[in-house]
Amino acid sequence: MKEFKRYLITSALPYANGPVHIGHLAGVYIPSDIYTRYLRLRGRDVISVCGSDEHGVPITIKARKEGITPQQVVDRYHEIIKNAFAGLGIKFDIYSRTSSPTHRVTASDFFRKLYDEGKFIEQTSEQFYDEEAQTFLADRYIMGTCPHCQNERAYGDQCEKCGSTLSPDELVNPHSTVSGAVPVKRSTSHWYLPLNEYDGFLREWILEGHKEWKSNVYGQCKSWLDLGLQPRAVSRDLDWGIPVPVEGAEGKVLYVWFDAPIGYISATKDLTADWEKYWKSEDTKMVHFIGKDNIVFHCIVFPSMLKAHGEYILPENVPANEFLNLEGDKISTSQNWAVWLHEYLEEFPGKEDVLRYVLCANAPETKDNDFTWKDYQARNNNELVAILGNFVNRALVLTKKYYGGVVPACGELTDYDKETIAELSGIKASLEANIEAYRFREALKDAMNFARIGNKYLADTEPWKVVKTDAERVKTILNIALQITANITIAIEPFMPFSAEKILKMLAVEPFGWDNLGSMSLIAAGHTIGEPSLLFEKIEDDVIERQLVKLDEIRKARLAAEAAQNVTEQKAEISFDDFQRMDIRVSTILAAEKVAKTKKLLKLTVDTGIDKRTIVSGIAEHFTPEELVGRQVLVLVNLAPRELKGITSQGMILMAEDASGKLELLRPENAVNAGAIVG
RNA sequence: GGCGAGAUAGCUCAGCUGGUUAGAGCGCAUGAUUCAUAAUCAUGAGGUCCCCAGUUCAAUCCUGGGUCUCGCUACCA
Repeated sequence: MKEFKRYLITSALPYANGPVHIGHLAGVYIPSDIYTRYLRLRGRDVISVCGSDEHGVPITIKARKEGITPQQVVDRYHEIIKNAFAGLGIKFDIYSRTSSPTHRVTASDFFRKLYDEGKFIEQTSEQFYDEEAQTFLADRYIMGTCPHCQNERAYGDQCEKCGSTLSPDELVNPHSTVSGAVPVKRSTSHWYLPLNEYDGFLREWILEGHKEWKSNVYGQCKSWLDLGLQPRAVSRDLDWGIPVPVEGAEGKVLYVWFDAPIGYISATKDLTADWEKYWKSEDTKMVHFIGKDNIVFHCIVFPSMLKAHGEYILPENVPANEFLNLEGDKISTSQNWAVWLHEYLEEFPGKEDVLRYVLCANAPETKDNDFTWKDYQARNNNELVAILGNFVNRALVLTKKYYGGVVPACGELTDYDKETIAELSGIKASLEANIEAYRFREALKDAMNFARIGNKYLADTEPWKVVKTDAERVKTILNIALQITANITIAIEPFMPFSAEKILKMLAVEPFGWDNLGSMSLIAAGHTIGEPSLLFEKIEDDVIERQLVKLDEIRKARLAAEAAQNVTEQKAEISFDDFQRMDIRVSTILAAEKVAKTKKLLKLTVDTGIDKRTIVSGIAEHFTPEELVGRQVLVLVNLAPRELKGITSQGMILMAEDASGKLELLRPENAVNAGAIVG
């Protein structure tokens, strides 16, 4: 195994168009903070850098919507994010920002060097342009009617209603979401990093050299490489960002994905004049903490950039996590479906460590996970309060009670004492191995085991009984209990720094270094401890209930908003004759089966009263065949037959669709004979 | 459609290169205990390791096929 002299830890730069939520924390910042704190405690040479990612189109759009400048947008969120991190004890050595002067120079120079060395290719292409807002438009900022399902709110890259992948050319009535103007095509030239030229290097470096990376990361990289890499644009037509440092490139800026990772370098520069030591020495271990959405940029694109530049080291590992869901649904900034860190800190003062604990214990390390408030409550009450808080309290209260707070001397150890002590030092090794392998969930369990063993030790040695018969023995027992408590402050510091500090204060001692973990002589006999107080408090049902109500309201608001958005205008007037031409009948579903190799289609046999016929309907995602058989439905029977997947569909089942896309069958309130005419 | 990741106790997850009575925490049951925030400690119940085939003396683990979830990708509609 390679020996490293120093560590450079980077955490994904939060995008400054919104605050940070629990998904970001569980996926990126808590793991990176644990890792960094651990290394600091061990006395390693480590720096942790992060900062706000402040460029890109979404920020300019947000600014335009709110009638403020992009700078004002990023200033606002930079402050919120920075303070929220600090509030939760996420301790970066520097929290910088990509709108800083240092970054502008660094990113600019980086680009220029690659440009001068001919590492880019220049290409001209036709892009959509919004003449009113005077800006080029990314596909997702063009909206129009979907050619497949007539949804009027389809995006230029995809229709969210029917799932079709689209290009802006296909949209009917396309318009810019920025100004509402009709986009026009305009030709523009950009620089591209020919990733395809780095295929060989990436294959060797990742597929051969880093088989130890997490399976989700390794698999995703392999998938990308096997698909074949394409040149990737590194510039954009935009007025917000770092100007492309080339003559004749007015109105062009570095693409945000190009400039953002360079932010790690500029942050390091802002932190220390010695920054090159961290970025350019082979004996530095660089680790990128990111979420799974960022894998390709940190494993493929950024390393290719670094390689192209030539002076920089590559990451040693990229322990990307999966995603955290909230109460069963995907976290979404735009839908406001999240627990926001800055709100949590306000609503739960003093409970920073509870959130850190829960998010670490339930971190999506191998697959997507779910955060629920009930789980939050259970972990607080059953684990933090009952196991950790309780043990610390027992040890301190007993010391207070029997010795007035003066630490008793340790006498002769029994075999059981020795076993307990041996067990503790065993955990240390496991804890270290787990953290260094980025298995923070397991590591946290190890840390908690100190308290578990402590509880067991007290239960087995029963000092409250022994005190009546053998006062000397009790001194040893409590000395050991206090030493375990002191050990806990070390073991939990990376995970729960606030609590570690609180215990240190109660013990009235200074912080210990990691190497002391396992030692039974951390607190000297005769030392007077401070006042014990509760480490954690129980969280009652009403507190959880309030959070659930809050989420429920967000859910309702979202549905209402969607409904309002989806109310389409009344269609053009028709005559009574037009209406009369439609023949709608109550029909009974006789049989239903899924059409092979399709996701949505069901083949139904219905009795229309006129005949028994086959209808193919795209409702398989909403109904199972079993629940449909025997039900009465309304069928438009004189619709022209249509071939779907080789089956002729003779009619259409009428449905109501709500704002969320959920389908409801329409049927008579009371059963009527098949063939009954609707009209 | 192609690819990647996941599917193991009620819940959240471990199980490294095939051989274990398949584990942990929480929850649940029973008992012990009372120093401690009714906290703790012990014991126990609970699993066709997603399904079907195959390779093997032996498969949760390997191979093939399938199902479901999440994600990436692709101008399939």
